[in-house]
Amino acid sequence: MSQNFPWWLDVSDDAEMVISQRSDDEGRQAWLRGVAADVARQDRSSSAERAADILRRSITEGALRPGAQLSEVELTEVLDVSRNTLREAFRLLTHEGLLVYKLHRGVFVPELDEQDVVDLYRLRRVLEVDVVRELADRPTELPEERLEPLEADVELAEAAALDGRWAAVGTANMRFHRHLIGLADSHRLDEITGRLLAELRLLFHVIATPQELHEPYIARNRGILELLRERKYEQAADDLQVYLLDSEQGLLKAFEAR
Amino acid sequence: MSQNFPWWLDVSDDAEMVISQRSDDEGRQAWLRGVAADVARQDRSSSAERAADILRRSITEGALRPGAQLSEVELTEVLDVSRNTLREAFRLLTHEGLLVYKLHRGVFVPELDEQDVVDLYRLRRVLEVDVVRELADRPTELPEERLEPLEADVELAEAAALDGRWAAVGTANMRFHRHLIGLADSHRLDEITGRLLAELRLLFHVIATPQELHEPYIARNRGILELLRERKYEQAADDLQVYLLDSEQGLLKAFEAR
DNA sequence: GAGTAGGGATTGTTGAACAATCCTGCAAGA
DNA sequence: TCTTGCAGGATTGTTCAACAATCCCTACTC
Repeated sequence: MSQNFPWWLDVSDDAEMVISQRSDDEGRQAWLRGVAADVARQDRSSSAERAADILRRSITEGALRPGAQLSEVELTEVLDVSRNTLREAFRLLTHEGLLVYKLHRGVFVPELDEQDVVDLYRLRRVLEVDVVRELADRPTELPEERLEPLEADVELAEAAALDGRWAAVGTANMRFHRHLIGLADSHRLDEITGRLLAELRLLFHVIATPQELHEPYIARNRGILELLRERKYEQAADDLQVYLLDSEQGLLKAFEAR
Repeated sequence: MSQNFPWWLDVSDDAEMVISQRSDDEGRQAWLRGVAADVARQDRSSSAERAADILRRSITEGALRPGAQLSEVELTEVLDVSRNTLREAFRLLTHEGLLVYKLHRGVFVPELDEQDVVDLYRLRRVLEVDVVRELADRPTELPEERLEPLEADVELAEAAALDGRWAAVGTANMRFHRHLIGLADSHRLDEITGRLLAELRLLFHVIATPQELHEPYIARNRGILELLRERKYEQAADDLQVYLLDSEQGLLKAFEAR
């Protein structure tokens, strides 16, 4: 394996850190199972998927800027895979909206504009608000522990905000919304949301001031979480609707000021 | 090019037939432009995409049944492309939900079940109903001609019903919903819908009686179209909501009786 | 300065080769 | 009879090298 990674591939994985902190007996069992599943998934994933993982992180963490072209030969050497495998990885990321193909020209990190903001937020509003609203109609009441991932995300965002790590705040906020959608137990909804949020993340990279973009929503996320705890789903849905409209306006304003 | 196509690749294209029936002067102009665009698009698409087109039709028209495995060597000969290109076509269709990969086992036409019906219809309801409801809030009123494709779809379904061509009725109904979503002018919404309807089509193939599955909705499609014409968007949205719930129930019942 | 012809770089596609994995059938043992 | 283990044959996963097609840039012509 090639060792001279370019600077933008040198990314650290924070997700596993969180898991490994659990150390009680029952926790260790769960942790071992998790690792086993992780390793199994690693083994069961193809080279293309592993390459895609690396590229995905490089893009979502902002190392590869919108508009940048990804050269096949260069990445072939860096990632140590063949061109065919690399192109399969490209296809995977294309499907997620993180890359775009231009025939005979290559793959590029897409450059999104105001219209994309409007488009993305329209979908977010419809889907997320509906998920929350539907929680009231569940045949069985939502178990308390289903909200734990949301709690963890909010806490992570709060902690990151104290240290001024605004990119991490943005990540945690994203994860909050992903977990929120997850409450619907819809495989397709999860997939669609994953793509929407990935594209949204591309938009964040054109913004100069991540603090004012992310900070206000930490408290609002907690507010929605509390409403969910109290099973006030209608109010949570209404709040979320306004929340997302505000967030859209904030992004659009940042675009204008750019 | 190999000439001994297996039976299931021998599919006719009904879409172009319909277009070519137009023969008035203005129509011919439009038709020529359409063909030119088609050819240009054809030339601008890669071999993988062309191969994917053929496979997509074979699947959506039911020639390739759910559960069927697609052999690489066989399709390599039939489609006259290399294995690498074919695999790229597989990836494309996998992303549309029309194929599933099983590592080291190959690609298969997915077999959907009742849970998928519920999942798909949940998304359809949220998205379609919202599109209709939003039409009331458009800054500029929806131009009359935007409804023409919907009118054409309904007429096509009515004509096909008279001849008892229920598969064609199903196709026309599908296209109606796709055009309905198209009124939102959202690129992402179009894409998501395209995938949802393709998967839905997969489900239709396990149904024994297509008539009672499609026939009731011809009139209801026309009903919704008329409401859109009269700009009664709220009522259209409400009707559509009930419509989709009924449709879901019909599919679930057909599943049970299978 | 505008248009155009080349040439170098990049992508699109192919075919062959080998490795890894899965499936099938058979035989040995309980 | 049923299970277990083991070939080996078939299929998929991955790589490589080569060539074709296309694009982009530059230099040239007028």
